[in-house]
Amino acid sequence: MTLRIYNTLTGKKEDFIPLRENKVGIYACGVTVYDLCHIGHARSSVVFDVIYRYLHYRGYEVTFVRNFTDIDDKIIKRANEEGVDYQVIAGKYIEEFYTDMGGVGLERPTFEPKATDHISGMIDLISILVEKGFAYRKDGDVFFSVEKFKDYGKLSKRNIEEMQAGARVEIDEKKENPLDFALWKSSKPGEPFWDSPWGKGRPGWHIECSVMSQKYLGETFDIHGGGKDLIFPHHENEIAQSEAATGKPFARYWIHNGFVNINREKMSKSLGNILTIKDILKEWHPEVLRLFFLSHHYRSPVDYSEDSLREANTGLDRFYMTLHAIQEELKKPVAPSKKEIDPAAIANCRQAIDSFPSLFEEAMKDDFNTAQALGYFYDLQRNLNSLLDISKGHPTQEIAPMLKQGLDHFSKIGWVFGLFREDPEDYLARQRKNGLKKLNLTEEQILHIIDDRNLARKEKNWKRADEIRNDLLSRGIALEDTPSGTNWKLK
RNA sequence: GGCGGCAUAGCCAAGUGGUAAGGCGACGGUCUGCAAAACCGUUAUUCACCGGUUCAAAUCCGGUUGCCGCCUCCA
Repeated sequence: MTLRIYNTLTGKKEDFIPLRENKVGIYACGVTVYDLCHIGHARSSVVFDVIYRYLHYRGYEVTFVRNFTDIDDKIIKRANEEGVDYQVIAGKYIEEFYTDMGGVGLERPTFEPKATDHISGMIDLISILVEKGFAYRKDGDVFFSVEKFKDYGKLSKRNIEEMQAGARVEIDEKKENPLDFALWKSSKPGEPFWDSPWGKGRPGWHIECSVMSQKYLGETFDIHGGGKDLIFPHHENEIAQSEAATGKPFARYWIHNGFVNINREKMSKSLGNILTIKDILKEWHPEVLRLFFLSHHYRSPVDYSEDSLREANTGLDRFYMTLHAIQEELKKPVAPSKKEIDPAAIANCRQAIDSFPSLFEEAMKDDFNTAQALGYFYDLQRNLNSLLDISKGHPTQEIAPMLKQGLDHFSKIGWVFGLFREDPEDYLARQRKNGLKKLNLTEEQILHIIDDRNLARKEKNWKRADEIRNDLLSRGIALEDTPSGTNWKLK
């Protein structure tokens, strides 16, 4: 029953015991809004979205915080390039974030604070650090002194000496130690600024997360997460600032998701292989992307390729086809029962359907093993298809409720993954419509061709019928002859 | 240079001490006029390599090789 989580801080899977019974506070580092979100942001967001949903599904009262970094060097740079105020850039990309992440089907967090709304909180926290001697002023800047915080390096498992030895960091003359980091930066002319006890300036990057997480979740809270790259220095610095200021433990469980590579290469601006969420959503259904992510463990790197998304697409289509077939079957009149049905086959299916929720739970409670859980969805699907084969258009009073139960599992438990949210009928119809647009064919044309073929079939002119079918196939349309008529779909 | 991670079938991918989930693909079967879909079956005596611990190892330990990440903004 206990949820186990791999904690970056200890390097082990641990039992998850929330601070307050039945309540969970979780903070996920969001994005810096200076550009469009890419597939890496999508993965991180989906990972924490699913963690949030799962905790909710387990019955916890979850407070989920995801921030926006809306003031930072890159935003200022972008604003200067475009000759607009930094707020214009931040505002624009926050809007894009909502468009894209809405497209991916993310649940809205409980709070979505922006850094610039918490400047005074940051000034307060920095003041405490200065007073307690953890931070020092240098001209208009304030730096955190890593040597003063004895636990510095505990998250990223490094120590100050080692880091200095292999340092590639440019030495900033103002810093007492090259690893010290800015809490407050004095503003250069023309840059946005806020008044502070140290003069006009703006916050350093890390301080915002310390302030916002503590404001919404308390000085000590349950889960803090983000991409693996944030472990150092961002999260290390958050710990230093927060624990130095409060004298209390900061986040208790640290969760970090792995990266997305593109065709086995790291995604980077210099390689020019940044894949935005918009790019992907142009080609693929959002649930294809989610299915792709969730079939890998969240801590492992994933390799994006056209093929891998195509495979996820195939899987999603099949799920929806099964779901649709069940819906159709349930529309048919229910018969008392059939003697020719093998009771053992029914019993097998029933067992599979009944045990699905606990198998799902078993997988997810082990450090959110979504890949394993997805495996159980495939098993469930196979059993439901078996049941449909047995039912053959004549659902009995024992089969129908089982099909219904399967459908409920997909709906209720699928929610945790943000999958199977669409009506299967709509999903399939839209897939067809999109495909037709590409093939430059209309549904009427296809139906007309099918009529012609069925005429030929009636006359047992198999040669003609096969010609027509092959012709359509070569144009990307596959036909399926069923007892209730001929269906078509995209290859 | 320092720190960390990974290596499982043709491909993708779970599995951290008890004898290899699942998906894609391929092949055989049922069904079908033939197909397709669906279902059933087959597809890793074996988990990069070499040693060691153990009754028992893909899983733990040591070494080797290869790949990757972080140490600078980064999800």
